[in-house]
Amino acid sequence: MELSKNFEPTAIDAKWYQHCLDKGYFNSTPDEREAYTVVIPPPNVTGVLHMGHCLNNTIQDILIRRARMEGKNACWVPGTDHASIATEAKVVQMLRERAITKSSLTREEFLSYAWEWKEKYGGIILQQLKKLGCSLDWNRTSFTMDEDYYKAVIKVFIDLYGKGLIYRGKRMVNWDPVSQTALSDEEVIFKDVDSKLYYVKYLLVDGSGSITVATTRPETILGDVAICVNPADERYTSLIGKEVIVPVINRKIPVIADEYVTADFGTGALKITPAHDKNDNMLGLKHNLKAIDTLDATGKFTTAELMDDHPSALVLSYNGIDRFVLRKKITEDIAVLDQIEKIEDYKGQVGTSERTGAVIESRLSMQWFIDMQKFMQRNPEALESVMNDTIQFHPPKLKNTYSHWLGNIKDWCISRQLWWGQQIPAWYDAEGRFVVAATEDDAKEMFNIQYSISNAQLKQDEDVLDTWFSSWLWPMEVFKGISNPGNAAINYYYPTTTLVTGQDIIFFWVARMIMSGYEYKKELPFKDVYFTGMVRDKQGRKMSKQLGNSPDLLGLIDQYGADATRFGIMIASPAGNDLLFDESSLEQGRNFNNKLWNALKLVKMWEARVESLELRVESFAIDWFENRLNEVKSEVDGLMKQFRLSEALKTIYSLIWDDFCSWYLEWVKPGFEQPVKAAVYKKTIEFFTELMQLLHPYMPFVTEEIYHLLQERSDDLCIRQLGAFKNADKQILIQGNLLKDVITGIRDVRNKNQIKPKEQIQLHIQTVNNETYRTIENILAKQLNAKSVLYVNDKIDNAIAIVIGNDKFYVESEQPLNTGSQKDDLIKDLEHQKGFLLSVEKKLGNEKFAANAKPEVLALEQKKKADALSRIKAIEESLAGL
RNA sequence: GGGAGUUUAGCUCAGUUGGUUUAGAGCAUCUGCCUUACAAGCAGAGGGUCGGCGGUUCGACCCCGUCAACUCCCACCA
Repeated sequence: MELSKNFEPTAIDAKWYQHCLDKGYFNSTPDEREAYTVVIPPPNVTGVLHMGHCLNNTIQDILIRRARMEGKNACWVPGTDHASIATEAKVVQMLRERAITKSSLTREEFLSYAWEWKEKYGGIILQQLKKLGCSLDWNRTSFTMDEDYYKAVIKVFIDLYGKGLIYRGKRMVNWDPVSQTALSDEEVIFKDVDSKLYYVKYLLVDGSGSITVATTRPETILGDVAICVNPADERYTSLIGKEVIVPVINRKIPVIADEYVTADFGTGALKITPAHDKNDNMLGLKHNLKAIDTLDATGKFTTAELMDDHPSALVLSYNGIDRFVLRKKITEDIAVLDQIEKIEDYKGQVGTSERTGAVIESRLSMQWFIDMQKFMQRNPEALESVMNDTIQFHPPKLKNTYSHWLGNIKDWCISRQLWWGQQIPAWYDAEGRFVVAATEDDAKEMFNIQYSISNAQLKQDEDVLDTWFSSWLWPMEVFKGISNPGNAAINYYYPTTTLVTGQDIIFFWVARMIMSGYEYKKELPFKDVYFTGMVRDKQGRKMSKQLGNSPDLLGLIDQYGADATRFGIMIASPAGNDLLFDESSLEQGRNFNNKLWNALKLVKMWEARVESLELRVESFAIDWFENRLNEVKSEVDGLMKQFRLSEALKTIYSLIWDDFCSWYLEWVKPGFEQPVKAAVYKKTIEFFTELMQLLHPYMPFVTEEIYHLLQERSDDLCIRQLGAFKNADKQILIQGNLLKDVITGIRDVRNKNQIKPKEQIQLHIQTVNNETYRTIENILAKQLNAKSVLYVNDKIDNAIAIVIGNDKFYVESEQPLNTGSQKDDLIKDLEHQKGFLLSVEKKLGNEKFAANAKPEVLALEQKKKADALSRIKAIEESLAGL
């Protein structure tokens, strides 16, 4: 069979992925083996694969594939998140394209469009994961709005309500005027903005003067209910208790005092607008002030709550004006009254919606909350387990972040004014009384019991639950642990083994899964959490649509293949740090594929000319590589156990490229059209196979292909089990290093003396350890194109002399000697050695060192000294001969 | 405003309880090679006073202090 020039991934990737699906290799069912369980962080059902997913899922796949080879029952669960806000926005957009407005639809009609959208586009990202080679158990695909999952979410809501952990109340919440829903604190992102500080003069009712306040939000002035100053601020003490007039609306409001106000900010006087600011609201409650809301759900001005003030035509004309337009307009109108004292530039921060980017309004509204303080009192393990490493965070520095957040946890607003999601199971009668129940019938019964009303006319709460209120059950409910507790799957797979996710959702998701895990399973949800950093471009900038610096991942996979893409993203991916993505690392991956491919081609060329011949040169090579392989196998095992996946890959890469291809294969390679010794062939196939197995979790396709091309197989690489580790013979490894050093050193000499590769040399070794070189002299001769290797006791005239280790080498050739450059090299080396000797002698000469250092350290230093001395002697002798 | 982290070669990073040679790798760079597996390659080479200063120690990239720069998280002083 003719092998192509280079590795051609596209068809091969697809072939092996399909093969594994057909064989059911990725599927898992409980058995007697140890489970290795990973649940995918469910991507948004609206999502398309980007670099973050690529990193995240490649890591999970590596862990899962490795576990599968280690004899564990590996189970990786796929699925998607219904992502209420994001999906609802997509559906609204789709409707707009069909000229349908959401408001013209009933809830049921809207939801049927949403499901239609989900069925059509929802699974795209899962298909893309297949391209990446992810070995997910597709039979277990879950969706956070599946029927059972939906029920589980409702069940949990009802349960928490029953436990008194959920309450309903009118509170200040983060309001997104674009998606027109409340958001949790975690969904608000603060951004620095350049704004203005407006100094507005409020006239005293008694005409005795005015008081000036500084505000960044003059558009909320019409909702002012008081002016507040610090009681200790002498400038204002005489004004406390007096009344001022709110500009434009002419409402009379009191001047009050509270320690909250800092005297040295602005003018030291604060306007209180309880309907539009969290702190103002807190002060309003404290001082028993009314909250006057002047903005509607879309952030436009409304006079609805201003009618008691008998608004002027001017005020009425503000109706329907956007908050930011009004800011400018009302400032002008107050300026006309000569009540704008000044306007200063101001750098402030403004909260924006994580999803829509809209500037968040603090808005008073009726919402559902989880009492997190109470929740944590019930589940102190949620914090303890992380702090004492029962759940291990990688990197551990995130433990601090986690404990700080939990220590200052605030109530979680879980209601959203959307339709796409689990509808809150609360039922109201016309009077606004409510019960929480799974069905309307249950609710009616409860009304009967609680309020003695039979057959009440009930209406279900319009709102749905925060998406994260369903995601926090993910590791349990993908195994039906909530909807069908105690079933075989949840008992076997939970707690899961490792969670791989971005640090950006540590609060949104990780923390809450830990909390719900303890609440519902009295157990941790996973043992290790591997946090990935953010994928940035090579200049360190975030990937963003605006910058246009997010690469087209599927395009990259098409261009380089899945293996090269996985290699590229893993090779530069230190655990827990941000990853600077550079397409050149994918090129490196592609080149690595070709290297493997070409090594395969070499070995395949041997197939036809295997002969039973006695080993000569090759026996050391085989011995050495066998030990080197053993050494790396346990090294890689250690690295993977510590989640140092990038380093493990580098180690494997170097083992294959350098040790196997550049050294081993060159050492055992027969000459042109020469026969291949049977033992060499056999061992080489064996080594190659083991290398493919080692690499397989990282690059599943090329390794599987090569595995099958190396020889006829009845099994597949992806389920081949790793054997036990063997110890490496240190002596052979040391000898191998010496061999490499000598080859490199003498090749350098050849280079510097312009000895052509084809020109043969005569090599002489002057050493006290002839035996060391006996086993490797054949390789030396072959690799250095030497006629033969001779052992001498004295220097050879008219030869190039170099010192490697403690031994001297003489290279004879027909090329005229360049004694000058040789001398320079030797002198440079000599100086280095002398400097080194000096530092060692200084150390050894220090009495305190001799007294304090451990014996083995002392011995080592003495050996260093002896080595340096003998090396210096050798170099000096060589120099003397020039 | 509070907290955490980072700073090692041109770039991206290793450096595992302070002593295995006055620091390693990949990429990039330079030199020489179209050598029958591989030019997407082969063989070599150069390149760092480990952010600055001070301290602990016989000995510091590693521990402590301090300064500087950068990054991230948390926190709505209007």
